[in-house]
Amino acid sequence: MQNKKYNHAVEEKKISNFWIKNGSFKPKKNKKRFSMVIPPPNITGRLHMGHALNNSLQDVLVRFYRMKGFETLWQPGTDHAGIATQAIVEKKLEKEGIDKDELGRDEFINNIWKWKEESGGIIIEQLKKLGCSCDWSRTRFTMDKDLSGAVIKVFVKLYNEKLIYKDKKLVNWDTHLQTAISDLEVVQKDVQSKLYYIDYEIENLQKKITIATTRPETMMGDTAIAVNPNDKRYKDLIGQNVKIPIINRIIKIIADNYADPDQGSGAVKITPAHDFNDYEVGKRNNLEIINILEKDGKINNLGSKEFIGLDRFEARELLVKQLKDRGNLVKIETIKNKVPYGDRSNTIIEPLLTEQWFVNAKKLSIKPIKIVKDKKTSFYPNNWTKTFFQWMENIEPWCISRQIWWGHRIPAWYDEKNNIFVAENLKEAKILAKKKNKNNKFNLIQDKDVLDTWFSSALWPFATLGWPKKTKEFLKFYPTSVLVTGFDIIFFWVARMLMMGNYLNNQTPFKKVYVHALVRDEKGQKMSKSKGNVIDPLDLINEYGADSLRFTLISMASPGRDVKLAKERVTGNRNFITKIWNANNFLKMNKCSLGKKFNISSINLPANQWIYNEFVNTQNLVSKNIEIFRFDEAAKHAYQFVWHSYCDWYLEFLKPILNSKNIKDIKEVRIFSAFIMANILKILHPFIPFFTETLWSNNKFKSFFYNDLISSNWPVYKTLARFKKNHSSINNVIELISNIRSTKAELKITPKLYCDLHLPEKRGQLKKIIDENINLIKQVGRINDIKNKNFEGQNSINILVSKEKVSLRFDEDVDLLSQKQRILLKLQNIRKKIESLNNKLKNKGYLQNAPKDVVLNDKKLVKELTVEDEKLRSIVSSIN
RNA sequence: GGGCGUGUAGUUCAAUGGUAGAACGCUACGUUGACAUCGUAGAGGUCAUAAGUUCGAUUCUUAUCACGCCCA
Repeated sequence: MQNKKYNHAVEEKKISNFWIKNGSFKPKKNKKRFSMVIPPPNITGRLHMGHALNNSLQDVLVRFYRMKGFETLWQPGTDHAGIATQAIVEKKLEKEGIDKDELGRDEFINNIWKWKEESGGIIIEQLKKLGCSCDWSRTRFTMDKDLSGAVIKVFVKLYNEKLIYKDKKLVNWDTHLQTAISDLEVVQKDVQSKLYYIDYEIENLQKKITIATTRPETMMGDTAIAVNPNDKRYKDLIGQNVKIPIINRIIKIIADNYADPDQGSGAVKITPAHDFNDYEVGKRNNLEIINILEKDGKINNLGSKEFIGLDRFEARELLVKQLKDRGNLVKIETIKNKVPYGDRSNTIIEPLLTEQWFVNAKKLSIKPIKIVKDKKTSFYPNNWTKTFFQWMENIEPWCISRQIWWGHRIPAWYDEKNNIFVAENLKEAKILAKKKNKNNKFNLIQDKDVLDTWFSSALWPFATLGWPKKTKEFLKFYPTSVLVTGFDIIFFWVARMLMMGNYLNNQTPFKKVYVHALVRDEKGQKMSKSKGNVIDPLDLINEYGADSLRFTLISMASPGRDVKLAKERVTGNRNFITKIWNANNFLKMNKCSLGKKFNISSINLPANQWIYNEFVNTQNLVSKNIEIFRFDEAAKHAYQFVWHSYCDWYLEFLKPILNSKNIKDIKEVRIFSAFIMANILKILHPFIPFFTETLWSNNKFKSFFYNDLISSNWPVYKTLARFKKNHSSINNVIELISNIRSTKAELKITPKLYCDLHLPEKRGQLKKIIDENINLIKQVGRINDIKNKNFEGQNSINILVSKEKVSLRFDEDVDLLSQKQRILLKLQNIRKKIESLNNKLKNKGYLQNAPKDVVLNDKKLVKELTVEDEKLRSIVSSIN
């Protein structure tokens, strides 16, 4: 006997250790290969529902293909999350009273490494708890020596090939973190803003021109006012000089299409140093660029005196006050507009003119676009292809330098004359420098910046396999089979891996990209700490077990739809696991187990043949659906089969056999029920690995299949034609028993009551089936006796089973009125159907155009319905 | 403004050019040595709205409405 209850906490731990100790997650040699890299979580990360979904799905794939005999690698690891990690350690040190700048760069980085050793691996442990079957012995980190080497190599190569370059231009500047960030790291937020209308005096003309701006403080950096060349209001003013109020600098009115006559006053101030659009206008019109901001967002000494050192928002307030006092402020409108925020710091981003390193993303995007067009990499669901193209086709240079310390330091060195030498190390840089400085007098200083974390992530699918060395893992597993990821990082990560992978290896990094949705709360709201609706996956794992959580997430992952997670779902799936546990309990109590090998074709009992064909059908559906990433459908089919075919019917059918004295039948049932159970465990293993492996071991199935479940073969049985007849007979038996049950319920007869079953006197198909399954029907259908003669009376009722009339006879009179009502309702429905079908069949257009088999089917249906109609009517009339 | 997606049972979601399904919830009833984390039976739908294509539309097309996301 097994324990009364399944103890997930104990078993999951045990099984997890067992798999890892056993090396079960390591690739086992085969010609067919399946590989996948994990989207590396941050070392600062803790497992959230998004991870749980993402990794559950990956684990389904890996376990499935592993069982299918593929040589399987799921490559794990973490990324160094430059900005996030630096911020965490900085804060931690601050609390200890240590200032990062006093500590110095090297020491600070040592501190981060220390922190990483202590807490950087937490999420990996959490993934293990979820049951992820990554080859943990191959765990990589983006700052590892090998990966760092790859990053530097790529940088140098791309620099030499002119795909990486240094440029001075406007970038998104985070004043809080004091670093540049890429376009993608900027979030445009809808906010309420004020639109200030400000008068600028025109020189020599007693006239004013009104401009509208949301950022008056940038006036200090204005170098022109632009009007639309077609705007009649301003046509005459083009070329005039204008005085900036308060600042009193003179600028020109210029004509540029950028000025939109319908926006604000139609005249806009141009501040090339502080706005991306203005920058372009400035370039077109050769305007001066005046940068008035320090890197921390305070006004610098190019601003007006009294503003120097003020924060941009303080400066704005003061300036607006002064404008008001002087009468230059026309009005203030409240408007809704978008303001850029940094996704990490959540502070307003400033466009700032700085020198940064860029990747020529446009050039690198050409190959990936072709690859995706040629379907060498395909997206599932396919509509993400469009999103991908849209971004790729409008791609901007990628700013990759970050003014922080934690990350891959840019391998560029400068001499005193600011010559740049890009090389893999100082030694090589010196060689380059020597060539340039013939007199050998130079002193090299390395670039202080580090690379965007996503730069190293872009190399993940091959750098983790040992690239640039042609390791055997790289040769075997690159390109990877699938990438499973959330849509939120298609641009950040997927696109960039495609760029780097295709450029560096001439091979696409993954053949398929499965894109899943977000996990939300039960109301469809995004989970967030501030809303307080976060469900911690680890809480659910503790309460219900990892398997319950996995099964829930997997079965809700339908394509193109967010997962709305409610706790009740998890409960329901925990119940499913309990159900299997109890079914297995039943097998154990009845000594059902697998012994010697046997031939499936030697199975004779109808129930066994039925469940076998049902199983094969399910096994095929589960495989097919996993292969096309329909995890929800795969889980559903498995669930249906296990609960409603195996437990509800099959096990019930076994009871009369196991209680009989027929040793031969008992023997067959004992083996075969266990055999199907073993196969249930197999098809459920990708979904609920801990539980299935536990039962597998409890049942000692290893001695039959010679393997642990995780390493066993995926079932590929075929339906047997010889079983077909009994398969359909059992379906008839199920129909009969269901009908008996519902009739009893309808007649308000307690289900526990036995009755007699009367069959028509003439021999028919149904009679034969009933004869062959007499014991099943008697016990499961609670029938006393089966009699081969018609019976009609006050204590009996006729029912239809596979279009044949049989009757149930009870010991006492029954109230047939409710039953009559129900049949009349049924008759109404049938007549409606017959009528609509007949109308259809009268329609010439239908007969001409509809496919023949559809018409035939309809005709058949009418016939069948008519038979049913007649029989039901005769039943009704017999009630009277 | 451009793009993508969603709208089906009380809820969460499937499927489908020819009879609309599941899970959970709900209602009633509890029988047999696996299981009350259960069983049996049942109720519950104008498939968002309108027009079009079609012999036939919940499914295809278009428009509208509602909601969500991405980009500018």
